[in-house]
Amino acid sequence: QDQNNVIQLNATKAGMEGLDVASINAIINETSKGSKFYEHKAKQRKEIERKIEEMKKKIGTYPEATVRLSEAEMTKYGEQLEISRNYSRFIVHIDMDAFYASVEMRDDPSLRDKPMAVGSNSMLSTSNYIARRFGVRAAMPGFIARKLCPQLIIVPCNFDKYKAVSRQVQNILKIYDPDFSSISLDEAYLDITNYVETSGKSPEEIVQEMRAKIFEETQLTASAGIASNGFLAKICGDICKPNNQHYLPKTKEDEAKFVKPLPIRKVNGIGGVTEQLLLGLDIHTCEDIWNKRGIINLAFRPITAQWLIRVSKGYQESWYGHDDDSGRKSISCERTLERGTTDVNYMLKIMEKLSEEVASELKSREMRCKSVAIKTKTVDFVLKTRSTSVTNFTSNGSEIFNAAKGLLLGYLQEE
DNA sequence: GGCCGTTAA
DNA sequence: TAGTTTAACGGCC
Repeated sequence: QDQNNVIQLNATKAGMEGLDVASINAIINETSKGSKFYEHKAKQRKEIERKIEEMKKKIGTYPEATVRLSEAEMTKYGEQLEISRNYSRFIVHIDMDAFYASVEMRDDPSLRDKPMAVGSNSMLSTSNYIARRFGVRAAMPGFIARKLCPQLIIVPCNFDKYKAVSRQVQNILKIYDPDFSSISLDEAYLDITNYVETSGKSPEEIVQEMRAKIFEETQLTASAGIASNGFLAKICGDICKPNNQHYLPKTKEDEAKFVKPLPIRKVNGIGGVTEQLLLGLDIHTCEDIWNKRGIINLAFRPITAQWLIRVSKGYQESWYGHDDDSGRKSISCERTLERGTTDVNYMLKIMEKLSEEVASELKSREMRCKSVAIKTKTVDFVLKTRSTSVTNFTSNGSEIFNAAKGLLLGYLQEE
């Protein structure tokens, strides 16, 4: 019914359960129609549809025996997973509820009973739970949000404030796991196994205490999930939000029962495109992934297929993110210029500033770079990157700018 | 090594 | 009228 709407609201976020997505999509698309952004989305959509058809066609060419063999291979992979499965850790995913919005509501009580969001007319970072009932969410432009909710109050970002609160929260987290891994200002993974052992308290008690301390210190609520791995912990926290926690017992049976009915979109790493591809194979839940493992193994590359199998079993360890810069691979900054900017000298001026910013970030971390890349976006939202290696490692702003300038001029030269 | 697409917050 | 920013990863050539 909603299929002909080019732009689709992602309503998988906490607080958006049971929304009339079709009506919301109608408003979003009505507002967007005729814009370059809409045209771009339409193109993307077509491309995904093409991909789905291509994939289905490919699958159809495989003989039955091939599918059976492929399934047997994945079955074996699944069995090996079960053998190596590790139930020894207590992993916690903790996430501040509607973080930026909650900070603003805390500091201005008049906002507390009103739909509000943090960001600008062009882009929102977060919305409070009242606004979510209107379909207003993060990553939505403010002007679209106002169509969905005319009473919406939009508060500008106070980034430094959120950073300070984040530091307060992290100081609490490190009591429980000094090596916790922060994903962003409002989200972190902890391994509390050692703390469970040394304190003699239960994981649930510990997380209660952690959240209480956060509230005491910041007047803000957090939600948390506790499970045998980060993948499950994150979903546990997500489904019980806000101001709540969920513990998933560490048994094969409990985890299977939890993971099987999950819609694929709840999986970290499955976004809009992969969701469409999987739906094209009639895969809606994590259980479907396992049941269709033979086809998945034929439709995707081995790395992706195996990842999906691990997901379907609820056994996915890794998350990336860091509390220091040890694993960092790139540093960048970017700026969107006013629509229709054509003045090359102006672009170069901006690029020089960006180069200096990157250089100063590098210096402050005592790092140097070997590769310089630029990213461009045209008025019709076409993104391109151009990159080059520099001869010597550098953290010098003008050296970086020189490389970037060459790339930009080269790009503008292309026809 | 260079570029694209996907994802996430 | 208007649609961000930063970072990582896999696929492909």
